[in-house]
Amino acid sequence: MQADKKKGTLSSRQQGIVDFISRFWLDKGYPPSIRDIVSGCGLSSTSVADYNLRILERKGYIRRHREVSRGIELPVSSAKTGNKVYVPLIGTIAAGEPIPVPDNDSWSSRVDESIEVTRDIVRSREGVYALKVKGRSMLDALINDGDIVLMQHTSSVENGEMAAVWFKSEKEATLKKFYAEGNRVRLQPANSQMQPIFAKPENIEIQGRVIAVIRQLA
Amino acid sequence: MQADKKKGTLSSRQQGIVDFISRFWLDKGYPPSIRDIVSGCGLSSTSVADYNLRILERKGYIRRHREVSRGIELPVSSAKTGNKVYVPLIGTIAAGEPIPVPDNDSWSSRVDESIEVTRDIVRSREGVYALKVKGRSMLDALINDGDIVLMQHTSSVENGEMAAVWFKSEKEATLKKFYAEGNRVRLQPANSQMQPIFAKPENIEIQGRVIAVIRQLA
DNA sequence: AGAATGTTAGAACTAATGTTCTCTACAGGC
DNA sequence: GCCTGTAGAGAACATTAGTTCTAACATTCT
Repeated sequence: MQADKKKGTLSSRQQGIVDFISRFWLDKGYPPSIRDIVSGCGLSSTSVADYNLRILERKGYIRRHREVSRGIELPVSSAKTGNKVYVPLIGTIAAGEPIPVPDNDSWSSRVDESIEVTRDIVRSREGVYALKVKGRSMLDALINDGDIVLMQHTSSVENGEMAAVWFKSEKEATLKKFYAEGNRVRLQPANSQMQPIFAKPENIEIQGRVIAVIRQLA
Repeated sequence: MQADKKKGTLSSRQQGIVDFISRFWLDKGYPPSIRDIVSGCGLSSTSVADYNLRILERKGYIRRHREVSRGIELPVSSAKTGNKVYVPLIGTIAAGEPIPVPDNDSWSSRVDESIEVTRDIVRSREGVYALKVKGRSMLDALINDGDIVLMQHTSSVENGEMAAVWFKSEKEATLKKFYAEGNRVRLQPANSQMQPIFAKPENIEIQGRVIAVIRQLA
């Protein structure tokens, strides 16, 4: 059982070490020392651990801080808190109700609660908030009652993006894919089997861009 | 500037230490040593740090692992990895393909990548994995091409739960709401406007329960 | 087979790091 | 004034933990 030489793959021993670091991490709350790895992975010597850690570092699976006790990071993996973001859940979206648009000041005051998401979903965007979907009026956008949509506040969107659109005259908001077409706007349900609707630009207002949908079932 | 004697409050020095640990944590990815705290907080001696750390530990602001280098946890604070879970993304699900069921051994070897989710989604469930949805065959379950479904491996589900169902004779997998009805099984699309389908229990196999759907749009 | 390379063992060495002991300073109560 | 509890300074000490060196063994290539 030898290590794969291919760039991205790891020998079973190296894979075991990465797994162990990860588990140790979650379990103890701090990184393992080399000797922890030795005993945890059944290695015979610290030099074996060091040898394999060097390889893991070279391949980018871990980052080491030399001369620092337990100075092992898992860049991809669990280590950092920095990967988590709190997104304020500021209300619900439902046909017939305006979307509560967050302004920067009263932002926190009107937060019902906040949801945690990992940073890879939000990325580095500003002005991200969450809405809970009420009712089934967005079924054609593949969004059901109770889903949570992560929104980014913006007043303009690119063609093809899913946006929260406010119809001024009807006083209704829905989520649709947005396409500007000359002097009209085409709003396409995400479900391609359904027909698009058209609107005049004067009658609509973009309230935000949908960046993710989270549906929790159980 | 004296320390507050009240149970829950901290002297400014102690508050500074907690803040520093937290910042160090986020910055470096591993806990600070006592000497890091000394220099980071402008203390004059390791004994001062130790003295205050003991107090912080007594008050529950940190947890220490004695005799272990950098063995400091921040239980309350954001620091811990514990709120985040790595879910292995073990493949795709598409009509006509078997769902790759993870067994505990080969688990790690077949992981394409893993996705981060916060623990409140996964809760404390075991055997959670993620699948990327390929194709539009699950549209009636409000799940589109490219969505990620979080699954929990199980062979039986409660009535009404969304489950990954494998049709033995058709060799197809889909996601449907599951209802056992006497000697037949009703499989209801999540979109209630669509008609349910019925199947014989012998012809289906439950491959897992859907616990969340994540759709990333931008 | 022989050389080159990858991997493992063991042990010694050194740096990093937690612990502890003594001394000093200060404030409040008797 | 004297005692006691809190807080801090400094240094010595003991462990923990990272590094490195050498030898051995396996695999692959020539």
